[in-house]
Amino acid sequence: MTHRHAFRRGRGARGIPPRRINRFLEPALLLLLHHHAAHGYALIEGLNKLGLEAYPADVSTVYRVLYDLEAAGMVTSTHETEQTAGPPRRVYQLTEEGQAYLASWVQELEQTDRMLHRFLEAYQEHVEGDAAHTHNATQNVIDQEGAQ
Amino acid sequence: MTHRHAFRRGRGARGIPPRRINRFLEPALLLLLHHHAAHGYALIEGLNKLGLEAYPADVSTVYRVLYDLEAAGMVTSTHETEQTAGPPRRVYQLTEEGQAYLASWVQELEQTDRMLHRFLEAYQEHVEGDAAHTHNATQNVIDQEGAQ
DNA sequence: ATAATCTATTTGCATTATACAAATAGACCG
DNA sequence: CGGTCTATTTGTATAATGCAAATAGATTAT
Repeated sequence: MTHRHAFRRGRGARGIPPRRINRFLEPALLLLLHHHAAHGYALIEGLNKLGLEAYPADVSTVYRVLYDLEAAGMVTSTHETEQTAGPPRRVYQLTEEGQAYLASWVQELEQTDRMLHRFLEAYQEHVEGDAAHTHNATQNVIDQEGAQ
Repeated sequence: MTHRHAFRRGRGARGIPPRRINRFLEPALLLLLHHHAAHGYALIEGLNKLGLEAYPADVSTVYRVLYDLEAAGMVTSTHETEQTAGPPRRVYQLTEEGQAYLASWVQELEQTDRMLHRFLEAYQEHVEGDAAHTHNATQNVIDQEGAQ
């Protein structure tokens, strides 16, 4: 069997609310870096201020995304020279290419947003706009007919 | 190295626009089944009518999601008795539990929607609302200061 | 001095989500 | 009988991502 285990809560890409958009951390970090350069630890806190409190970010994921963004030339990094209360910070800086990439992300997310709205509207029209029918005794019959 | 290959286009959960919400196919199929019972092949076409044309569904994914939903008791299935122009169809029917599950999905998606809006608004305010600063020569200095 | 603690980054690993491809299968048509 | 259409199923590769722990420097308390 090649099936996923339905509704299982293990590790990995799990479905904890709110439902995530794939790789959303990427544009979120890029936007924060558009404000100003920053190191990973600060970015993790910055995510909350972006209004993503309900979207707790995993540290390892953040650092890996930053690593990948750098490998792709979307950001550059330098080790901070001044003393810190810990190991040297790696400060990330958005590149021109990264800005363009963020813009393309936004365009795609606007599409995602429209799609989400169509779905939610369809739900409200069909389900909430017709609350009675949910427990209507004839529903099963209608459904059978609908199956063509 | 445990790093992803950035921006690679192989198989798997890839980033093709519009950016997907994790497991979005699940609520989409549940909503279609709320309209009326249907078999997999018809549901694939139904997704387009839901306004998800830009969200082409992979057949195997659809069937696997249906299988998992049944295993979880969210839908039931029966083999269609009447003759078809192919192998017997498996017709899926939404259960009461499935309806409740769809409702919980919608609540989570509304959260996702709010989060997406906060992000898009933040982008517009910061980036589009201040187009000049993108190519401002002093930007790098400001960024450095911002890195605390 | 050294153990605990904080800040900060990195690495290992397990698991889910999902796309591409092909196999399977019944019915019908030429 | 081979091709084609409808329809479902299975194999497989890989990306995305969370949990946990290792690493490490600096500061503070014992």
